[in-house]
Amino acid sequence: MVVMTRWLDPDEQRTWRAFLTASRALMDTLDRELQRDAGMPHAYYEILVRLSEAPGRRLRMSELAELTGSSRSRLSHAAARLEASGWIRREDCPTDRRGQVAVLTGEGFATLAGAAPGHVEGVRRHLFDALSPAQVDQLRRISETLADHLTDSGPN
Amino acid sequence: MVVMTRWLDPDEQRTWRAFLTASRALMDTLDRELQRDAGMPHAYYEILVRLSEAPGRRLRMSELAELTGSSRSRLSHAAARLEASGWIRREDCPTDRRGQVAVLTGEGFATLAGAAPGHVEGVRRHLFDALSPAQVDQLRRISETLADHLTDSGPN
DNA sequence: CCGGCTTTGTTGAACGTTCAACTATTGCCG
DNA sequence: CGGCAATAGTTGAACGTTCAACAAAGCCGG
Repeated sequence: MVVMTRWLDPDEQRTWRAFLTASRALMDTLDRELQRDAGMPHAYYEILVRLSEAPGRRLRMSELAELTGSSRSRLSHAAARLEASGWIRREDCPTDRRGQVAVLTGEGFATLAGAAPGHVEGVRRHLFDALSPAQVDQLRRISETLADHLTDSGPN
Repeated sequence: MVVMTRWLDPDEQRTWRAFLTASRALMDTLDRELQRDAGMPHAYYEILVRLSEAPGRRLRMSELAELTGSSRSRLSHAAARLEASGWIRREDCPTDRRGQVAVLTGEGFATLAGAAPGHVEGVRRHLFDALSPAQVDQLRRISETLADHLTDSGPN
C-alpha cells in the first residue's frame, strides 16, 4: 500500500527553512567576498587549499575531486580555468597513463597566501563570532553526523 | 598597525570543513533528487512553494526575491524559465506601474503537489532522520542565529 | 511641477555546474 | 593471452547564476 507522506511538523519546517536561509546566506557572502578580494569563487579557493596541503603541492585529479566533493567533470572545467589563470599546472601521472596530476604553481600559492587571511576573517566573522563555543561544538557534531549519513547511503 | 590573522584552531578548522562537506552534500543530493523527480532545481521548487503559500498564489517579484533569498536578476531569469514551463505567469501590478506579480498557475500547483511528497521524504531521510531531536533543536537555534547575524551586518 | 535620487524589474555577457557522451588506459577473469 | 568491464579524465551543450548596465516609474525637496 502507498504510504502517506509524513510532512514536516512546524518545528521541523522552521528548522529546515532557517538552515536553508543561513547556509545560503553564509555561502553567498563568503563567495562574494572571495570573488571581490581574490577574483575566484569559493570552490576554486578550496581546490587551491587542498593542493597547498598535499605533499609536493600536487594531487591526482581524482583525489582532488574526492577531497573537494566535486564531480570529475566539474573539477576538469575548474582545472582548465585555474590553469589558464596560471595558478595550477597539469602533468601526466607517471604511474598511470590515464592519470593527470594537478600541481599548485608558485603564483597559485602566492595568490592563495594573499587571499587566505581575508577569507579566514570572513569565516570567523560570519560564522564563529556569531556562535557560542557550545554551539560550535554542536555544529561540528551535527555536520559530521550528516556527512557520514550522506556518504553512507550515498549519492544512490 | 596591521593585525595578525587569527587563524582557525584545529577544532574550528574541523567544524568548518565538516559544515562545508555536509551542507554541500545535502544540497547536492536534494537538488539531484528534485531534478530527477520533478525536472527542476531546488531553487525553483522554493519559488513555487513560496507562491503556493501566498494569498491568491501571487507575489510581487520583489517580495518573492526577498523570500527566496535571491537577487532580482536571478529571480527574473528564473521566472522567465518557470513561465516558459507554464508553471507561473507574470502580470502587471495594478498599484505600481513598475511592478510585476508572479502568479502560480494550476499546472504549476499540480507539479508542485506532485513533487512535494518525494522532496519532503528526501529532507526527512537526509536531514531529520540522521539527527536526534536535541540536535534538530540545536540546528534550528544555530541557523536562526547565523541568519540574523548575516542579515544584520548584511551583504555590506 | 521640475529635477534628481531611488526603486523595480529586465537584459546580455561571462562564468560555473551538470549531464551525457566519449577516449584512453587499466584490471580482471576465463 | 584475449576480451571486456571498470576507471580516469575530458569535452560540449544546456542550464543556472552573477554582474553591470539599463529603462521605466515612483518619490521628494525646492
